[in-house]
Amino acid sequence: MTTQSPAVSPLEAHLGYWLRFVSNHISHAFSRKLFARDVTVAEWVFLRELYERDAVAPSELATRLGMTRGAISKLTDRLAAKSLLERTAGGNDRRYQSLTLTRSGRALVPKLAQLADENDEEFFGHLPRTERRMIENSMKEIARRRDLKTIPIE
Amino acid sequence: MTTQSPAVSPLEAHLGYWLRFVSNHISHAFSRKLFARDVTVAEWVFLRELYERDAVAPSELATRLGMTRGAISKLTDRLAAKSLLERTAGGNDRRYQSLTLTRSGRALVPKLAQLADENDEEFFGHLPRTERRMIENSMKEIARRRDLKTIPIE
DNA sequence: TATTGTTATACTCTATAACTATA
DNA sequence: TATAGTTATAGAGTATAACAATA
Repeated sequence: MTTQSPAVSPLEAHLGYWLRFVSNHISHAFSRKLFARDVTVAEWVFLRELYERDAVAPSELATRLGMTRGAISKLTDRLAAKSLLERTAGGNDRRYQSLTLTRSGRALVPKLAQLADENDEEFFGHLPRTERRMIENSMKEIARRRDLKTIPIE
Repeated sequence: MTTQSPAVSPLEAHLGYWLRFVSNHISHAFSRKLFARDVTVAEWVFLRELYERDAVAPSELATRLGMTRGAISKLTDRLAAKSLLERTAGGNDRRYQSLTLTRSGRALVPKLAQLADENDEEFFGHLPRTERRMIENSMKEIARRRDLKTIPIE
């Protein structure tokens, strides 16, 4: 040993380490799949949200996704440049915009969702259903206890 | 409903979603704790690795942490500027450097490790030991099956 | 020629804050 | 004055690639 050191818990002693380890690999694998469709993970979450509830104002999306309005603005630029969504002037209050998926944007989401399904299956498909459900319930319980709200992007 | 759409699996249908959701919150909580010590998560992993095996070459660290040599170089700059580590000219092969923790760097690591312990306890402390071990084993099994190697930073 | 470490560039995300148009 | 959206700036990551020094 080169230096005398007090005992310190190793990185691998933490459950958070293992969660992050696996979670990051899953996200990267997913982002590689999305790359073939020229979409980032943040863009996927954005598109999926618009698919669910169309004609949303940027500020509402910012709240829902836990991002700043500036970040939403930049994401909107990129997605509009790819012709996946459109900005529309709002209704009565002319400060508000309305974000809507284009036809091609709407057509893309189910394909991306399938990539998400495949990715999940790749990593968890071998686990027994009960074990998967147990892990999912543990995560939901942590989210509930700590009152976690915003959707994770990274 | 504003638009007719084919059924698409929601984000929350994926176990990967919940893992990322919780994992990102855990990391952010940890990074807020580290912030009080003026250290980022990437710097923590870096310091923890040097604590374990001192006098490592940057290129070896890059391999071990799954980062590029450029990224290691930048991190080394920052940590050296904080006087937490030192670059030393190598031995026979003068291309190699040797990275070593300073006295203050070595003194800091146990304090950061305690923050990591506290963070893990905050999020998982309420779970029964058997459940914690089960999740940890599931994650390790996924890492083993998929041959995952690099340490996660984000 | 190959390798080590540095540097430059570009990209995606983060955050804060200034700015405009509108209410 | 407050709010919606844009823009600018800075920082922490990622990646690729060029480069000097050394082997």
